[in-house]
Amino acid sequence: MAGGTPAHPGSGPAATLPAVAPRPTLRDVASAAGVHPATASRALNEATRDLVRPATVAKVRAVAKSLGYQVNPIARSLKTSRSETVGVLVPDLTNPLFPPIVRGVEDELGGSGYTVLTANTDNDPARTSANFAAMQARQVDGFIVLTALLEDPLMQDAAERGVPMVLVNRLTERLDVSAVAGDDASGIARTVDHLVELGHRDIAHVAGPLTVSTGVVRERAFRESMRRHGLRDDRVVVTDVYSEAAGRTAMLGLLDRDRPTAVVGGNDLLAIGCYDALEETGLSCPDDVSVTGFNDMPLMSRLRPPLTSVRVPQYELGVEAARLLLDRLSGRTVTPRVVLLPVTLVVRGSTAPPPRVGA
Amino acid sequence: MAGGTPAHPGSGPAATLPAVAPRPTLRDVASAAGVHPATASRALNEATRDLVRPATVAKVRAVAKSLGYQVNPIARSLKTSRSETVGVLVPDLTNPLFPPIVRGVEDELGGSGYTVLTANTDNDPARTSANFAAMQARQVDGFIVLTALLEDPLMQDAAERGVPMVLVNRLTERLDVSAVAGDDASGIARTVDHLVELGHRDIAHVAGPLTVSTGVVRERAFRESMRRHGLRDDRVVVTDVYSEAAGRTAMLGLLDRDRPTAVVGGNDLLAIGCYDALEETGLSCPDDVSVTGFNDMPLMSRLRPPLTSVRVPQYELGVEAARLLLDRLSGRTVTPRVVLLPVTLVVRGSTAPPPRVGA
DNA sequence: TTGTACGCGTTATCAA
DNA sequence: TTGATAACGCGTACAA
Repeated sequence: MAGGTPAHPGSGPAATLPAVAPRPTLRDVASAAGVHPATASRALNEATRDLVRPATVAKVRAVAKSLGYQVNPIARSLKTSRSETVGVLVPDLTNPLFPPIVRGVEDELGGSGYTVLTANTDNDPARTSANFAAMQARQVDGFIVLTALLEDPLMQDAAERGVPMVLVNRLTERLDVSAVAGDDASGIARTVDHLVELGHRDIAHVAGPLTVSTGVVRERAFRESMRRHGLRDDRVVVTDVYSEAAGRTAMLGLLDRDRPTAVVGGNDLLAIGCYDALEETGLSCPDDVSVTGFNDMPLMSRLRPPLTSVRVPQYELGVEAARLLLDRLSGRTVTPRVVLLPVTLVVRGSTAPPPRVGA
Repeated sequence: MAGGTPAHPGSGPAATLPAVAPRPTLRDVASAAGVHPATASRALNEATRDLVRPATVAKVRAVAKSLGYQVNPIARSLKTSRSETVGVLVPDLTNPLFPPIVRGVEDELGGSGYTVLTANTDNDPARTSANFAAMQARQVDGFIVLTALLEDPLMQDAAERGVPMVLVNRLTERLDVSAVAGDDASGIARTVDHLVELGHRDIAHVAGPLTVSTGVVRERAFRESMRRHGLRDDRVVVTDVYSEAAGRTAMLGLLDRDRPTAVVGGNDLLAIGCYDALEETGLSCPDDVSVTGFNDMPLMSRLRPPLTSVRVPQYELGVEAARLLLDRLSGRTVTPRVVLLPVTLVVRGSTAPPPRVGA
């Protein structure tokens, strides 16, 4: 309705568009079916239809169908203070890591009639709070949180108040909420095993930020795996952000001192940064240094050399998160659960036996 | 609220959680400020605040802030029959092409207080219709459509009825709606120019599906560009889907007959498929055949060889689409506009002069 | 400039 | 089994 405030339908000049037929309301259905609106409501609602005589149900539903009636979710939400809507907080949709997860969430929730609200937080506290609040205002029934920042007071508070919430890829001991993540520790362990089997002894780790749980978990797993093999566990460089630039810088630092024969990247981007550093230094991967990644993003098999990485079932992560939330929303489950999905090491061309000593 | 229906606040046993403080309503603010709810409403609303004495406005706003009042968008929507919500229909969030666009849309709309509903259609008619209907039911104020299928009867109908709608990357002559896209024709023209400058004369095109506008536009632009250079314009293979597999198959077909010295891919995935075909056939890119892509997806610079491709300003596409929609929603603009954003050819290692004849 | 009164479309509660 | 009534929280003609 561009501009203008038509006083009454049809009162304008004939030039106006063929007056958009206003959607029929519950009352329209009710009167057309010769019943009270309340009865129509009950007949139309799955949960209450057995309060109504089957014949009436049939009639109401028939009329509703013929009129093309659809409930107005807004009005319903106002009354029920639920919205059949779920908020998804994602740091940045542009990061290839997240779309599959979000897609999984949408597919699973959509199947149950839920609609998904997405917002990008950039891991920025202000944006996180603002989006979270906006979603709460819209009466979302629950949250799926991919965002790293668990410190957000609003979220903390909401979690404690029992707002349904599932964390993805972000574990936390402090919050008593459900979470789903890939089994990062095992992914790192397998990576280290693989490198050791190839003959590597001097293995370093370019770790992600220790402010997020993936960074912490993977770093800890690296150290443990190395110790398990009786190897030095202290060759770790911690970055402050998962990015190619950070990976490059970290790798250059490693190459400066006595260089390792293999590097376990905290994720694929860091690994790509390692590629850059090696290329700049005139070293070859995997001939001089083996490199591994984590997540196995799209196109990792197309890099030169193809990147050995840990494949995380991202789509399934999203699906599983949605399931946990649905369980919670339906009241079936109340106690938080933590689900770890298995990961697999995908071996490609970036890992090879270490160069022969003195060669 | 797990179970339980507290009759009155505080009536339950002390065991219940510290009674979630119910969000303050307009009435709470009003009574705390000593004014009538209607006055509070006017004071809080930008559009009506000048109907209220400045002092009163100040008081109300102060009280609202101190109480942490936020309007209930649901109640407002019920009254205004707008939802401050926009639906985004995207084929598949998992396709690297789309996240930047969606991100742009969200950033721009979010800045104006709109919330974004996303749904994946997989370019499937049924899913498209279903999602479109669901969003309409939720009273979205408008749509941003990245989906290829323009034949959807619901969408056609909605467009004709004047439902605010902006198409991204999908042009159409049949529908009178706003659209924004990259200037594909010029992108292809520049690509062909580049190849001709390198010395290529025998250039083929692996075209995307002609059921979507990008496929059509790029194919047409290819032919025109070739004719402009006085070259054969009929070396075109049309694929039925934008995928690596389709690109590979198409390329194998081209190599079967007398092979071209350069191939213009309909998009990056098709180009990658061409890489595959060349590798299988023992040919080298760019030594034997040059290859180009379209879109310049992330990591294209990391392929071997790095892919020459046309960079499309995807994020800006999303931003611009959101702007068009906002203009429409605010009633500022009523006539549909079509915006073409400039694209740039990014030359990388996959294009080189053609092999010397008889070499 | 502010207050009154009503309705947006639905569902919950009570009464019949 | 159904009907009547109120209420969710807000915006807005209209009256004061």
